[in-house]
Amino acid sequence: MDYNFRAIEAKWRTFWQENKTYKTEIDNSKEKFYVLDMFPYPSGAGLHVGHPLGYIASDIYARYKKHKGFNVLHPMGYDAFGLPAEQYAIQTGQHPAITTAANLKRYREQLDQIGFSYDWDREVRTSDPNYYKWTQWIFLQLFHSYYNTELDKADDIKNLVALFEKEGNAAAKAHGDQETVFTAAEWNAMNEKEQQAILMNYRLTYLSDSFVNWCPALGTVLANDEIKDGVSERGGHPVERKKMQQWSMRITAYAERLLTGLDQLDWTDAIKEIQRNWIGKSVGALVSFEIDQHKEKIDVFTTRPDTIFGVSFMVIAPEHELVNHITTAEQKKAIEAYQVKAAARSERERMADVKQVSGEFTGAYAKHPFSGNLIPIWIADYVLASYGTGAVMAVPGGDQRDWDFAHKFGLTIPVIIEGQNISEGADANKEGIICNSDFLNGLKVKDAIVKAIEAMEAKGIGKGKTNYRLRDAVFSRQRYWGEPIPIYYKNGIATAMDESELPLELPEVDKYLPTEDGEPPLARAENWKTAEGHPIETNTMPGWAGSSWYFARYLDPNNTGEFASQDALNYWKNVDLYMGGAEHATGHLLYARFWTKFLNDKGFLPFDEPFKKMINQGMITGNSRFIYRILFSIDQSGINDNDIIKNIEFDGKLIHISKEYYEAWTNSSITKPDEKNLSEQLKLLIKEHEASETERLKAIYPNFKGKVSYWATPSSIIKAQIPIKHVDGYSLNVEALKNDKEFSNYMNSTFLFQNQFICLGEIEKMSKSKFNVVNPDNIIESYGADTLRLFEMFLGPLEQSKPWDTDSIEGVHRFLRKFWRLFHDGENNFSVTNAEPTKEELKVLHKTIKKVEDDIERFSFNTVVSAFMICVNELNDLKSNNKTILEQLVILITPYAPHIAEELWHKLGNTESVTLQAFPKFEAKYLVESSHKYPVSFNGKMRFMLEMPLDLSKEEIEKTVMEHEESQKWLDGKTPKKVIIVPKKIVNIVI
RNA sequence: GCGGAUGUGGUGAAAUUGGUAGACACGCUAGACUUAGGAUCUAGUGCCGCGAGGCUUGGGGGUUCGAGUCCCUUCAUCCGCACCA
Repeated sequence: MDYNFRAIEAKWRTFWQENKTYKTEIDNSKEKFYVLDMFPYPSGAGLHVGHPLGYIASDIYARYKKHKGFNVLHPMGYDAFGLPAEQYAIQTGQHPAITTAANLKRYREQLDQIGFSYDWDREVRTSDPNYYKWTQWIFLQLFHSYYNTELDKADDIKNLVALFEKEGNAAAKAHGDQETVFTAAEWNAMNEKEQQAILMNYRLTYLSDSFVNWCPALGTVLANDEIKDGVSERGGHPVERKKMQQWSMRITAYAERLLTGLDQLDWTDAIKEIQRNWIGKSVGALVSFEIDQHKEKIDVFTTRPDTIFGVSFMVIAPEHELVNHITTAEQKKAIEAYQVKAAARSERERMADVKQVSGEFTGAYAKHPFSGNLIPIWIADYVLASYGTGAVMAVPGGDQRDWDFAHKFGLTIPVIIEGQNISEGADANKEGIICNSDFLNGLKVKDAIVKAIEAMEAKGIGKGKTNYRLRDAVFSRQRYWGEPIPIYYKNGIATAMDESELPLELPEVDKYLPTEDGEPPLARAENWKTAEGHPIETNTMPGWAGSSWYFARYLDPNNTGEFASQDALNYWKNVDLYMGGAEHATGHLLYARFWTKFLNDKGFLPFDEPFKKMINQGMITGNSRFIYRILFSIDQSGINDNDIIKNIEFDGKLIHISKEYYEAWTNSSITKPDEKNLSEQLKLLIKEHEASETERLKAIYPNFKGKVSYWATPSSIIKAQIPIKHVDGYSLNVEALKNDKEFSNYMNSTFLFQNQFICLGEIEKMSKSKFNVVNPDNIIESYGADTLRLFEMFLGPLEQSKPWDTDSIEGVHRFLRKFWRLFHDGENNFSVTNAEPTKEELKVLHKTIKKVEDDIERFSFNTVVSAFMICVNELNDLKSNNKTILEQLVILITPYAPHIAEELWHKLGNTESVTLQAFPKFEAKYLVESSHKYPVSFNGKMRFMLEMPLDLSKEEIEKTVMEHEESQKWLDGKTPKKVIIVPKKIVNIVI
């Protein structure tokens, strides 16, 4: 073999490792550059081809910056705590630490194969006690802090306590949930428990009640995406909205700074926009409504206080704390039924489903703050308890959801904007003139908002307020595999551990499940108490805790005295280029910004944004394969007992049909199997199945009088996802699937097909659960890491998502071999010439230097690969093997294909690593042209090319063009109306 | 529902500031070399048309000498939505 990539890549990987080529130290003589990848969660499936996309791009950039003379920090580590390892532990009993260690080992092997320039001496793992010691330490800092709204930064909670002792909380400038006011005397009279409860309303991490998706059967809280159709994805158990005491992070204190800080960041507008929407700043008013015959009030936030006279009813969330209190006896039953129904629906469903309007009247009335009219109070699930105050003043004239609601329940829809037509729907127009609104009549919306707020403030019933959609982040997890929270309970009071007790290490437990009483797994740990015998917090931290500050740990990863030294922090500072997926827009990227701002407030970090520039690599989508499964139904006419239907489970005799059968079926209007077009074989199969299932049911349920039958339409055929590994193209290897132990339900399945079983193909997210993951290992085995690196970049623009398709990988591999052959003769002997490079050779080289440099700078990695290909093709055409040219070219290609570059660099007679060489200097003088080939257009359509010297004046160009015989042909005797000449660009003649 | 993207040949794509649409590859067709080819090389390849030529960047409209690029409108697909990380 001419280009022996296996030998070359193995050789240089060892060389780099032994020589610590990628080791990085502080070097004050050089400018720093910090390139960071979002670190991976090491899943059991290993690295798939989507991961390296971003890693390769950032590695190219890091290597490029190093060639450009920067001191580049480029570390890697692992987000090693997480749910999948815990799930696996629950299923197998294996400790998540063991699973995680095994996964890490595999990730490392895979990463090493690709030839990244990581400084592995800086690796971090969030599950390592030496690491999470500092995650816990940050938690304690947050616990000991509150947000001082006067200084507009975090401050020591002791300062707040001192203030309370002196003057109470009336004048306290602090962000918090404390609603009642107390004097210094009252504060000082409180016992410790009462004082601590009040401080919880100010601490930046605090205990409070939050709503969660509680699954009683699993004894745990579920994420939205673990819930499908209102039941748990695992096991199908019911899930309810439940209030639980949880740790939260007071990120809302930072809402405004998180919002304005975005302006300084070099991120895509899309991500910034997502964060702005997430923070959701809206300016409006908080209005209090009195409740008739009750002393409580309902607060609502509105962005349109000008519409106050358009309010004809109120809607509060079914979970609102006042619902049970104000509901009248007559309405009690209906309200309770509705609450149960609403609790069973996920927030997502409630938000998405606007077509089905539902709600229930509480029987209570609120008093309109200006008119005093009684307005009915309803509950409805389109109002979410967790958003705003959990209550809205309904203005059906101006809000479509309110309009739908009023329309359905026959509530009045007042007109409050002149000329408004609201017979068919609400009118949210903000341009009109207010009417039917007492003192607001005749005003424009903008002015009415101001006046309404003034009136509310004067009357003491409301005030102007800025609201944020952002909610405090729930921080407790009822899980095992996460950081323990360094809190213990002294007589029921949550108390911070001392820093000297960190790390609080994760204890051993007998099982990774919640206890029988529904307590988190840590409650199973023996002696989970402090030395004094106080119980320790049993919740753990969420996955995002460790990843909210890891970028800082890389700067000084082995420091035991502090999370990073000031020297390291001041030299490396924040991340200059952050590479990762856009899917973290509202999670990790917001939390990391929040912690950074906090640590900056406290003087621990010398910067207040973690990631200066960010590039979001697009997803590599996978190829999924599906087969069609026929669903059988039961003819219900013969059944009296509903329970039978619920309890019936069909046995393993699934029927699967290939694509052509499916299409034969759906393309006809046939709904019964006994009609034409369906093969006799399928008809027979279905009949047989009907009969055997009917017999089986009769045997199990003696009073079953019906039969299993096929009344089905094509919609009762479902798509079943099958692993791509058993499919060649679209043709399924039926035997392999049947024999796959992971898919035992296919063992007795019937497959109906002609010649070969054709599957349906779809492009979707590459994920283990979709069985469509492709690992990079076999690509590297067949083509080498350099080919993989070039190929992943060649696929298309980095930021766009694209399907994984290896068809064109040959072309990239062929390019590397062509590149190799530039340095070798026909017998694969190394052969270059020391002659002076020719003008043409220099032109090719410098054209390429410019293109490569410009494109890497603008993160257009795919076009660089094309530029290399063009360069090699052109040198090939010139039969060039000039050493001077090739030496420069080798450096140029090093960031993309470091192994082959290192090999050729050494063959050229060099001994130092190519990765340490200076980037070739572009010199414009080699590209100077004396003439330009002008495209000549008539009426904007290009007709012919004409080469003309660059020093011609516009007049001379026009003259030359008009005299040309092609021009005469297209002019066809007419006189041009206009001639447009753009020097060095185009000529356009308008006829 | 809200929010964010993306639509260009048979395929992945290029066109950086409004200036030659389809670079570079894959695939395909024909040929050369070869015992052989899933190696290598040469030529061709957006669509329609014998040709002159016409058409072409999801659809429709607009601005402009000139639009893939700017504006309006519409359709389709993908992604995220607070406990997956």
